[in-house]
Amino acid sequence: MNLKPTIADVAKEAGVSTGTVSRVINARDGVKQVTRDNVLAAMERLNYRPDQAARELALGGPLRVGLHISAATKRLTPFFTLFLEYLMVQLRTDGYLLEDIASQDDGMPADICDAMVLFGSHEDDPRIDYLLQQGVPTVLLGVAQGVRWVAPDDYGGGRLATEHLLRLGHQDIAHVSGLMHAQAFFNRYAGYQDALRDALGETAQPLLLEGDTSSLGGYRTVRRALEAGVNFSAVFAASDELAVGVIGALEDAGLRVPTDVSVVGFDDLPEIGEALTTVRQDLREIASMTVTLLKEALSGASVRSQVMPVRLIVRGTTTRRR
Amino acid sequence: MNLKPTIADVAKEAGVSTGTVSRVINARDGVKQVTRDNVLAAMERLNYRPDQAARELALGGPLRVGLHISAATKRLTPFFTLFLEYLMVQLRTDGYLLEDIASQDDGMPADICDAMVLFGSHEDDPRIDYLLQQGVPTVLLGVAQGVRWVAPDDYGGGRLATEHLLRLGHQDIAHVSGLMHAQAFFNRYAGYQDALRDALGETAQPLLLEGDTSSLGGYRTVRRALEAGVNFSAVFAASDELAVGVIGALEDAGLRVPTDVSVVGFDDLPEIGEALTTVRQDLREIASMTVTLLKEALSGASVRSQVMPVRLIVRGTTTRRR
DNA sequence: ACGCCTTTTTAAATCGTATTGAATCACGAT
DNA sequence: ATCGTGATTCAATACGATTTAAAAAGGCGT
Repeated sequence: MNLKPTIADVAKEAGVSTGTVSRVINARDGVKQVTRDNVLAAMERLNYRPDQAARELALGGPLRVGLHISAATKRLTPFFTLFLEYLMVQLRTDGYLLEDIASQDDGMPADICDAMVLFGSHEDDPRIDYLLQQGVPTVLLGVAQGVRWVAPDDYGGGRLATEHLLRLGHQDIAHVSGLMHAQAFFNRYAGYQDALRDALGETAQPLLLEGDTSSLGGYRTVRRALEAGVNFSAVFAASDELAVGVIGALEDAGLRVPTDVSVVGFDDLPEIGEALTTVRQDLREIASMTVTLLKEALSGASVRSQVMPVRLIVRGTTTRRR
Repeated sequence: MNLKPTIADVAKEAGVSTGTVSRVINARDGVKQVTRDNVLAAMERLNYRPDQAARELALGGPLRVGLHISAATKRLTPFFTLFLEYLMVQLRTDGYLLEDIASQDDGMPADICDAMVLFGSHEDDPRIDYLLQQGVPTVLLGVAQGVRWVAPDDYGGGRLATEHLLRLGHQDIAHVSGLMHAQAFFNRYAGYQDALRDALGETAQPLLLEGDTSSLGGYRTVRRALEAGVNFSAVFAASDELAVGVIGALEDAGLRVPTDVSVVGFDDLPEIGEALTTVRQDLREIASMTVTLLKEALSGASVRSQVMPVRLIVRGTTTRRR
């Protein structure tokens, strides 16, 4: 058994020549539909994956995918790190090269690659028009009109977390979040608000504690709230990092988690609060979908976007209200 | 002018065949010294860099470099993130593929690549013997005997930071650090101690505040110390992250930085405390040296290791003692 | 059925490097 | 001077995919 099927194997299997197979792989036209199907079937049968090195050599270089991060977004967060790692791996297996693109003075990407991924975008991100105008295949992390994007179900996640706490009998539920201009945080907050209203009626007042987007930020926000006498029996933190700080502040104030206060996070990062009840977003899946949409964009398919599902992971930081 | 000189160009320039040039590049023997020198000179003249795609194709796959992180080391820190990014870029330009290796139950790397990089090692890391026994080219981040390693000058950095504060007239200098079992922290602490002793004599008592290795950890450590009435006019934090927390705690206690308390960090991470006086370690250089040693290891050169210099960057968080 | 034009397919050339079996060289021994 | 021997070097080929020029197939009108 040969370890790696080559394009020639596929060609033989399908009864055509290598050139035809290549056309099929690269979605070029000039191949009859029935032939294309044959070839695709053969590829499937042999579990064929094109060799990236050979592809690069023939093409005279890899396809460069540029990652551009808006100036407002902090880069060195655990969440971003992990996503970047998954994205790199995913791109690499498809033979693309991920490049980190700096910003010009006007905030636009300084370099334009064969395709672009935009991180940390808001509603009317000017980068979108800029890139669309240049005709560059682009995928966005976050939601926007007229462009391919992928985003976790932040709103749904916010609801999940809040409904979980409500089911446990909590009514005074605080929401600790980062700066609200970030789309993700805004939507998680919206989910929280709606869940609250649906359960408790219009009288329910949301309790938003806004601060720095870091464990330290979460800590200081909650500490300040406690010192101000704010009252709550549960916290929905908009990220795991924030949750770590929240728990620290509660402990320092002599409150037990979850006995006195329940805490839910968001993200489900590994190696952060191993026992944290949280809303998991599958970063690997998100990275994978990003690449899928990127490839669609490169092959000129029609625009589509995708909301990635999240799910509640119940662990040890939430319990029924005393 | 042709954009990319190929091996054939070099061969023509040196008046030999491509095969000979290839032998020179890959440091295989069977090339006369004078010929080798000629070829090297020609490569230099043309500024030749082998094409990685072609190399991979001919070799039947990229050389895989495995990165293994000891279980004790937290991975998702900004420092680690940045280093990883630089290492990936550096490896990629030399045609190597960086892989993230998981741990077995016994803490040994689960997969062994063509070469290995070890992160987060201590004095007698069992992984070293394990890998040396298998004959795998290995480079360590940190110091150890009988293996290639690269490490920043943690001790010297500790001295630099402390001496800077001493020069500014401070005498009660606290050192906020992470868990001391990490080699880097231990050495920074040693540098701090020695600088203190050299300046103030044996009477000088080091003031070590140990806690969690994060901004939150730094915050809580300092807050607790202040509440306990510990007295100091300056802080040397063992990392920029810690320093962020330190500054937060000081501010929350009504102390001004640097007017009331001076703070020095370590690392010089971008996008962290833009005005922080700190000890810079050049992560890009460290990553680059790691790859250099890796290549030496792969070509079977004799073992050598390298301490990377650090330097003090004076910005706005330190001032003369009132 | 034939020629003509368009669509589909093929075979061969190409990308840049590594390897290998053959050819060449240097040099001392006969 | 010739030969043998080991050390160097060369020329040719492989690696796996893309691309192009040419050939084959298909469709249409007359």
